[in-house]
Amino acid sequence: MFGRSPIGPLGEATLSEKSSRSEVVYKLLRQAILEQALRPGTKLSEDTIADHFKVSRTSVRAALVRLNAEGIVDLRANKGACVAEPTLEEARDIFALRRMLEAEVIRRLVADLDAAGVKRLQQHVRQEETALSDHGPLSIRLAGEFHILLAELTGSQALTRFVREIVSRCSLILARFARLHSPECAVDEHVQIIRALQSRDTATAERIMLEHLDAVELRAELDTGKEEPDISAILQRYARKG
Amino acid sequence: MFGRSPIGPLGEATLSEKSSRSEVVYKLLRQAILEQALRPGTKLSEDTIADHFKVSRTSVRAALVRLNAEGIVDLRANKGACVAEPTLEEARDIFALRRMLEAEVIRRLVADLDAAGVKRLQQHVRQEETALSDHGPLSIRLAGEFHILLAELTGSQALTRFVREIVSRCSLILARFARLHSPECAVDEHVQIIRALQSRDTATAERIMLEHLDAVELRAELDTGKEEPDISAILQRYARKG
DNA sequence: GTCGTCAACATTGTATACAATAATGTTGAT
DNA sequence: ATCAACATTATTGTATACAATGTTGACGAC
Repeated sequence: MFGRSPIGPLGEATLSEKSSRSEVVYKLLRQAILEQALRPGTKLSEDTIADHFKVSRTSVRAALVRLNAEGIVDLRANKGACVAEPTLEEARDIFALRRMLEAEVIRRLVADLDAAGVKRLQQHVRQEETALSDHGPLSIRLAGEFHILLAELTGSQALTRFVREIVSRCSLILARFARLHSPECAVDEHVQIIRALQSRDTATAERIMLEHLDAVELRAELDTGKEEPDISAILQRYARKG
Repeated sequence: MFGRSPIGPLGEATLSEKSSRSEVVYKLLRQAILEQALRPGTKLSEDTIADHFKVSRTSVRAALVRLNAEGIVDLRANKGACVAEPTLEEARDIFALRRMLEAEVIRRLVADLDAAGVKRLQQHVRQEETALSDHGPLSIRLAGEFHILLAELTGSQALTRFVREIVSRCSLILARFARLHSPECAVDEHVQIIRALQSRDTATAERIMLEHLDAVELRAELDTGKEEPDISAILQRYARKG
C-alpha cells in the first residue's frame, strides 16, 4: 500500500531528510510525551498508534522499544506499553543525580565555555522568551533543551547523553506531579546561569544552577497530593482497612 | 514452525523463567559482546544471528535496537549493525565520566553501606577469585559486575542504570584497545575498595577507587598503537598530507 | 589498465499474517 | 444473586513476505 512512497503519510516530520518510519514514530511519540500531550500512565496501544500514523505495528514497536530503553515508556510483557509513571521515590533519586550531573556540566563550562557557546545559549534563551507568550507546549520542551544545550557545550558526548536522558525523565516527573503545565524553568534563571558562566566563578555558577534545579524540583515536591487516582493503589489501601 | 513451543530452540537461557525471544537474543548478544567474544567492529548480520539462534529476524532486530540504545551496538541506516567501536576520544570522555559516577557511588556507600552490603561484595569478590583460574570470559564479566554491584548497593536506580551503561562501554573500550584479554580489574584492588568502604574514610576510599579506574584506563591508553588497521582513517591521514 | 555503468545479488526496512497470551463476557450451577 | 468455568474478543509476540536500498562484479569505453 505504501510501497511507492517510503515516507508518505507521516508528512510533516519528513521534510528535512528521509528517516525511517520507526525513527519518525519514535521522534513524534517522544515529542508528544515530553510536551506532556501524552501524560504518564497513558496506554500506548500499538494498533492505535499504527493506525494514527498510518504505519505498521512493526515500526511502532521498534519506536516503543527505544523509548523503553530511555526510560520514558514502560513495557510490560504481553500487556503493552504506557507512558512511564515515575514514583515519588524515583523522582527524588533522579533529581539527586541530575544535580550531580549538571553541577559537573557547570564546572566544565566555567573552565571551557567560549564566546561562540555563550552566543548559542543567549540565542536559545531568546527562543524561550518568544515561545513563552504562546503558553504552548513548545516552551516546556525548550526549557529542557536549554539544559541539554549546556551539556552539549561541554563537548562530552557521554555527559550529554546522560543529561538528555535525565532531563527527559524530569519532564515526566513534572508532568506527573506538578500542578501547572507551564514551562519547568523560569527563563530568567537561565539568563542568570549564563551570566554566572561568563563570570568564570565556579562556586557562584554552581550555586545558581543548584538553586535553579531546587526550584524545579520544588514544583513537583509541593504537589504530591494531586497525583491522579491509581485504582489499584487505592483499592489496596481499602483492602488493608477491611 | 515454532508455534507449539514458545521458547524452544534457544535452550539454555530459558531455564529460570520464560522470556520473550527478543529478550533472550538481547541478553545473549549483550553477554557475548561484554565477554569480548564479539569484538568491536564485528558485523552483526540480522540473518546470520537469526539463523544461529533459530528465531526470526524480527526478534533479532528488536534486540539490536535495544543494544543500540545502550550504545554498545552501532546501527547505520540500511547498512546494518555492528559492535560499537569507541574512538580513543570517546574512550577518554567515557572514562572521565566514569570516574565522576563511581566517585559518587563511593561517597554514598561510605555513608550508607551496611553489613549485608559488605557481605554481598565479599561474596562477589570470592566469585571473581574462583573465576580467575579459568582465564575464561567469565572473569571479564564479573570484574565489570563488581562495579555495578557497588552502584546497586547505593539504592539509587538511576545511578545504577548509568553505571551499568558506562561499565559496558568501558568493556568495549578495553576490548578494542587493551592488549591482554584478561579481566579489566585486579581482584585485589576490589578487595582494597571494600576495606576502604568499611573504614568509612571517604577521602581514602575515593582515592583508591580513582586509582583503580586509572589502572584500568591505563591498560587501554598504553596500547593505542595496536588499534587494528582502519582503511578509511589511514587514507584520511594520507589525504591531509597530500 | 583504470574508471564508469549497469545488472544481479545480498541485506535491511516495512507490512501483513498467524500464534499466544491476557482481558472480557457469558453461561450455568449453587 | 454469586461465583466459577468456559467461550469470545482484543492485544501483544513472532514469523514470513515483499519493497527498497546497498553492494558486488562483469562488461565496455576510454
